[in-house]
Amino acid sequence: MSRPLQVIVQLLAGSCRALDPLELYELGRQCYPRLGLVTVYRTLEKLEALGLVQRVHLDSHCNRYLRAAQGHEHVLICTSCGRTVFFKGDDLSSLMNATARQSGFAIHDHWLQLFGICSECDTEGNSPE
Amino acid sequence: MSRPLQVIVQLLAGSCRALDPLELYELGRQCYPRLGLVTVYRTLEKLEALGLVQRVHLDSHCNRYLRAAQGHEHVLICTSCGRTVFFKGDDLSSLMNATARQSGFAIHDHWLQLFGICSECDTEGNSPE
DNA sequence: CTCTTTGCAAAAGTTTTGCACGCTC
DNA sequence: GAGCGTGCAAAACTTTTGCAAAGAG
Repeated sequence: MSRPLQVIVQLLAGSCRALDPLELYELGRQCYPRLGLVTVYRTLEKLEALGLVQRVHLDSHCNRYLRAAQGHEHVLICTSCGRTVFFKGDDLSSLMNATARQSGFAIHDHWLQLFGICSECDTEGNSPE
Repeated sequence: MSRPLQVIVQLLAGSCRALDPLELYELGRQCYPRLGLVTVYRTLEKLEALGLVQRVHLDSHCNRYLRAAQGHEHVLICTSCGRTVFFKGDDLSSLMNATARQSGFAIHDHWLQLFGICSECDTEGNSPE
């Protein structure tokens, strides 16, 4: 396992919010100055293909990465500070079945994100962006 | 109401799948050759701000636009042909409440997309991308 | 006639590619 | 030592900005 890979994985594992390639590049260079931005892109691509990492999509910014959800986990994102939390939301199957029946689609995937204000930001009186 | 606006709205209203700025530009030029790509971007931005149009996010390609969902509608997308269908999925409130309780977040928004194969593509024996 | 929208050109970002070097194993 | 992973430079895209001209009301 190469140094750049280590650095990037560690950053993603240690962050409580999703990071974009440029952030990973800049943070990564703090502990490994030779790191290249291209490597960040290529590493994210591989980690995503392996299912270890996933993107977080906001109305703008669809290039931030996070540890991948496992099983029926989904992501909850604080729109104030960016903090992300996983939660379990298993009971979508009835909705998916009903929708499949009505639409005639064979549904093979679903994708749920929740947005909110985390308790810390709420205490500080911040408002959503 | 200007001609470019008309053209773009008509294309979006008449399409059964989400279109990206370049597609809108090229399709739009077929009936209004003076249309500029910048205008497409600016028009989409306005329509989105007005809540008339929304983006569809796939793992890649987060820049395709569609008529906005109304009320508790969500989008179902065929991963083979791109066809999009709206469906009603109102019963997420209990999940959102439970998640809010567990996480301490004040949840203010949610976002659900389903992926599948539509009946036409299924008949043709196409497989998901 | 006034104000907004448009189109062009160019700038600013972001992501991808080509290639030689260096590092794992 | 072989082969994959890396870094740099540059190319390819995508999206945004500035500005003068045209169009809508």
